[in-house]
Amino acid sequence: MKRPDERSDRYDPHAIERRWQAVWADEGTWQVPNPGEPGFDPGARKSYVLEMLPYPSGEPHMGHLKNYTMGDVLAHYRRRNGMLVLHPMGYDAFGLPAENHAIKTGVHPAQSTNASIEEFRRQFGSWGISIDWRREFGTHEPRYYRWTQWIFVKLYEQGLAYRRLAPVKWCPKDQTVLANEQVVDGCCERCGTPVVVRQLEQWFLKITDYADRLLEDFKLLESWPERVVTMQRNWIGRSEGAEVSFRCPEPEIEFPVFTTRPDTLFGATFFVLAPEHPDLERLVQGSGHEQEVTEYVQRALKESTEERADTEREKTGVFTGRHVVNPVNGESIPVYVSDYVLMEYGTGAVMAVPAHDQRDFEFARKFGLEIRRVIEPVHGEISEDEAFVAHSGQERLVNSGPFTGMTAPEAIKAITEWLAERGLGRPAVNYRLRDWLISRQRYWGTPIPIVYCDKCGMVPVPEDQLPVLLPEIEDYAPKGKSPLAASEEFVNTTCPSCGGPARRETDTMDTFVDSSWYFLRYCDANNDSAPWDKGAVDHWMPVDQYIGGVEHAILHLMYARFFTKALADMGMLSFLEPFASLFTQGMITYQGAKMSKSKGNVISPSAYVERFGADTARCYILFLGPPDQDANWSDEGVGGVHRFLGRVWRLGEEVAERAAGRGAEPPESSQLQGAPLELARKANWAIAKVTDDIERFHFNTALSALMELVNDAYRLKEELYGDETGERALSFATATVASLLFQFAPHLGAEVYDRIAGARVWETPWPEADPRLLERDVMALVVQVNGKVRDRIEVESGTAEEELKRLALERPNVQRHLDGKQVLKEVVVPGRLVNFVVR
RNA sequence: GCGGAUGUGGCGGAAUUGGUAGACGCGCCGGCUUUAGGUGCCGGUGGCCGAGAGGCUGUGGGGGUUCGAGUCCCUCCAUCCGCACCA
Repeated sequence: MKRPDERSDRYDPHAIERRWQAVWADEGTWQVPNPGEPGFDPGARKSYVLEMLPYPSGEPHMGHLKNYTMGDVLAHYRRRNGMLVLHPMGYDAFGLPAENHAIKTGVHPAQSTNASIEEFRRQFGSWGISIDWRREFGTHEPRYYRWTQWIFVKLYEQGLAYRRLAPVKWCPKDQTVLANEQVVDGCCERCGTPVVVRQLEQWFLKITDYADRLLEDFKLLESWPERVVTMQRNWIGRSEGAEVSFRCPEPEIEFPVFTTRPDTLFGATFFVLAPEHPDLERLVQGSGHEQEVTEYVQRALKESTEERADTEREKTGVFTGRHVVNPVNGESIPVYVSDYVLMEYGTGAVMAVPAHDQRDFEFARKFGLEIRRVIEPVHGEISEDEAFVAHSGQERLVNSGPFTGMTAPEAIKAITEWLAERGLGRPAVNYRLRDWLISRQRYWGTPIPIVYCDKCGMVPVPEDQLPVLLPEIEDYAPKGKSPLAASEEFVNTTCPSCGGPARRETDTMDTFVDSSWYFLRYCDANNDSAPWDKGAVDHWMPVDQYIGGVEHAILHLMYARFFTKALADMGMLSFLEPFASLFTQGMITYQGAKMSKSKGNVISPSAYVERFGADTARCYILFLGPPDQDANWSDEGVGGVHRFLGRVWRLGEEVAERAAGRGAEPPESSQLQGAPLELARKANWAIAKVTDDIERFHFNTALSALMELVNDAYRLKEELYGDETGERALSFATATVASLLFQFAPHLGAEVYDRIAGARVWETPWPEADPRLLERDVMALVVQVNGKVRDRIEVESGTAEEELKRLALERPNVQRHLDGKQVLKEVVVPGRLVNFVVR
């Protein structure tokens, strides 16, 4: 007697998957030519389908499976719709985790990274992802980072990369600076250590030059999630207002402030400087308040970013003993120093209007300062809270000299003009966005290609001397300066300009620089005379569909947009936005929680691929739910999808035997009736449904549609065998299942299609539903009384309204509910329902 | 505090424009596969009442618009995410 696992009719995913993977690898099936290369079809539409490149650490996780499966579905779907599809893969290989691992274990980051890349590559292969592997690279390879350095030099030449002494966020644990974007709640995004502020000479990229265009060009995007756009918009934080000058007569210092509310200028009753304000010391000198101010500043600077950011705590501050003049009324107002004013926003100084600003109000109340209301509603009273927020046409100025009586919006304009005419202010726009700090005092990154020469100063490394290779070093442990500084032969070099002795920059670049242009390199990955050929990039770009996690909503996506614009401005690209459409996927959780090593609930795709096969793992992760939402992986659930694929396989085997040679062509639709018609209809319904669902990223419902089709095939198949038309319908339906399933479960789809049609499904155009089979000749008419369903009738499609009403009234259950009542209204929705409104 | 999202059976989820709520899957219950199955096939499965026909009820709570609301409007609650002393 045969044990179940020995049965010959058992779905064996591993044999099937191995077989088709070998075909695709041998034939290079998913390679796509560039313009001018053999096989390139200038008439075909292009589509660039890209998933965010993985950071290779350990082995791939469930998020990767989801990400690359989604992309693969689209890539296949678009290929079969006649498009030339670019679907590449690479690795974001530089970065701190590999380096920290190296410090712990002594294994060189290159070694662990490469081992991980090999594992990623192997698993992507085992998942059957359709990649053009000729375009693969890691960002840590000199043949790649050579061009990262090249781009840096170009940015430098444009004045978009610059070096300056700046207060920077420093992570004491990682011993490196962080970009503003990498500081979360005052802590290092990576390790959670509270960050401190340090003054350092650092490299910045001038992303602020592009703030307006980063906002403006959202309109060029085809399809981005609204919330990602909103997040970026908030991050850039553009606000319009005015810059207004407050002058201190003694000592003579000008203090410009930024305000969005110039209409409240007459309500400014005091003035506040940030503790870090550079003019503070000079201001206080000789005021008699030096000691209190110094003490306060010392205390404020010692506090962590976290503590200072707490909005709940009471306002603190001290009087400086100085006054500044309010330019609109010449009034002298006292100057305070307080930590609620931030040096990094605006000018580090604010005019305080306690009647119309919550924070100023709190400060004024604590220090007993005047609160002067200058805005009042046109109608009615305004509560204290409301006074802080809105300024609309519904409010008018009071106590505001010549501007009294104007509405708030009018006054904003008038006061700003008045100031500008007198050289006391001007309209101004302010941003929350800061320049991008890219220096990292770490080893495992792209060296910054700059040389310091005593004679020539800062000299960028010329193109023919790139790449500046990352040297082999003994000790990469962080010491507060870059480990590269310890390598004498790296640091000491000759000046590219004068040939004299010079020293290299020893910082490396933030890894986000590496990933800000990788999508361009895929277009021409093996070019060793340029970062890319413009023709190739202009052909493939922009990415038509980008897919990745929301966690990159701000950082990566904004940096990549910035790079694209900067490179386009240099004439190197002919488009302004890198990613036309963006899809952000939800997280995969396990046991209801985010997977993490500390929780011990990490599961790996490879375990499921080994047990059930890649097709099951791929389908299950998509069947789990809508892909933009978080979804919980459950071990019971996988079994259900695996059973479904087993059913597909057995159906394929059985049909290939019992309806041999019937092929994939649909039977002539005009002759169909009964079971063959029903199944042919279902198959056409599935074609339409799956097509639509893929377009809408509703992969879960596409798979349910296929399950329904398979269920119907099982239910009807015994009836269909032995009859020419029946067998053709069954064979067609089964081939359709395989064809539609191929995108999700490529191996099984290819196998079953091959068994039935003797053809390669990926070379078969995407099927189109036969419109004649999408129409129903009978439909279920719902009969309602007062909106409640009382019966359902099978009626012929196209039955006239009067006839529908007549048929509905005949039904006994409808009669019962109408009995003795007066019909007030009859609602007929053709093709759907009849509703009698009675009393 | 501001902004955004989500809330539907025991569970994951379905329901393009307002028109049969619960597709599909998991789980559970039952039947068949002349013996066993962590196999396969078939059927049932929101709750309550009822022998049945059928009835009542039901999409986080409350209210509204409509012949008809998971879907639209108002309001409240809960959970999650982003930003947060941004002048």
